[in-house]
Amino acid sequence: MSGTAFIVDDDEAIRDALTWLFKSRQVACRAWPSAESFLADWKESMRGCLVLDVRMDDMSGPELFELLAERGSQLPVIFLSGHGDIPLAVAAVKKGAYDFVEKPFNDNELVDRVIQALSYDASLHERQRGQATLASRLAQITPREREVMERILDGKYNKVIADELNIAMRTVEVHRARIFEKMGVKSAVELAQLLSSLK
Amino acid sequence: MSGTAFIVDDDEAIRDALTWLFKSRQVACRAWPSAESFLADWKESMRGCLVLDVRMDDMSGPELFELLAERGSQLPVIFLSGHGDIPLAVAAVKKGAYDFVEKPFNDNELVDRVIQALSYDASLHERQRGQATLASRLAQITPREREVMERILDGKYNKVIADELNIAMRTVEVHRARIFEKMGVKSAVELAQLLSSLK
DNA sequence: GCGGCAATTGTGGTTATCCGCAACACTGCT
DNA sequence: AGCAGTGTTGCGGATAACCACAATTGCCGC
Repeated sequence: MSGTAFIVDDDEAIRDALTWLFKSRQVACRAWPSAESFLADWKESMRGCLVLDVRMDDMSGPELFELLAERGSQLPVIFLSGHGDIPLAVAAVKKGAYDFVEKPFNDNELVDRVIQALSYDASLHERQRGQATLASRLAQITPREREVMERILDGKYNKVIADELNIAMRTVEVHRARIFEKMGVKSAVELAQLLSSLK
Repeated sequence: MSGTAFIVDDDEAIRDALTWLFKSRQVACRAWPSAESFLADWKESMRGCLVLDVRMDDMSGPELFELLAERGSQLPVIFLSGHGDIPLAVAAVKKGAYDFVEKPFNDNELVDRVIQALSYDASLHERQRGQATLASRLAQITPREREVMERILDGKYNKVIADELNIAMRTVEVHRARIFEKMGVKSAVELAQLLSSLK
């Protein structure tokens, strides 16, 4: 399996039990005793899923979840809750939590869901790679080229673009060619499709 | 408010209470005593939201929810549950339920959520209208034109398309022009953007 | 100041697209 | 048989896109 299960729970007994459980199923994992300590170690590049206790001292699970979301984390989160709070569970899932499991939980079921989440994160990672290369290509586009590009995507003729920007048609052609080159496409249609996946 | 709250509950007292509650807040509503009876009346064109009891005889709320989804309903669904079943709630929300409310519920809170759902459905309807006109335009495209269109969207030259389909370039040009006319665009770029919103 | 980069423009020629006009074959329906 | 719709093709010309070669201007950093 590609990712790691990140366990955050203030109960050492639970951390140990989960650690043992995951190891026994060949799922890599690592545990933290508090939301704050995990947040300190968190990095954008972490791949896997978060197994997060709802009720903890200081910062709660949902609070950590929101903080991570603000910082751009897309790590799938599985909440562990010990007190049947439906509004909390519904709110968490509506905000994008991957799953919500009641304690006491069935061991096998939990591991299965974690593995699902790891797989989900892996596919998410694939998508992000595509977006990243697209973004790096977009970053090479100069401001002037961007102006031309927008108009190309409106389906405007080079002549019209030239008029709007008060430049010669030849210049537009050059920009156009550079844009295609930098974006790795060879027609306006491909460019449109490439960018439509982002918007 | 544009839509109607569709109440499905086998408890007459609840149906009456909800009906009275919604009327008092100027929310149009209508009630059914069972999933089957609602299903019999359901039509694609119904706009509003579904307020659905989880536990009912014969067909349960979640079962009705899934059936409706299979039939293409996108009606937002608010579940009413009387027995704190977290896995059920989480499963429902993950499957796209709009909300999940525990009984006994706070009257104002429920109405607020219903109004939210009605508003959501209205915006959903807007989006669907765009998709509908697009679909009706696509329906006018003949099979042969569709073959040409796919290749246009691959950014291929008319000449290449002609070779692939073993027809003259002129024919491709004619198809191309018809496609643009029927789809209401005037360039391949616009066509690509129009269709990318669908895929 | 020199090199690099972005932006600009020109010339001239090749290739593609876009269109009006005209025509023919095939299918299905009346 | 006649009509409508679809698919097909040709001719010729107008318009636009694409491209290699060549060159100028202005800004920024070393």
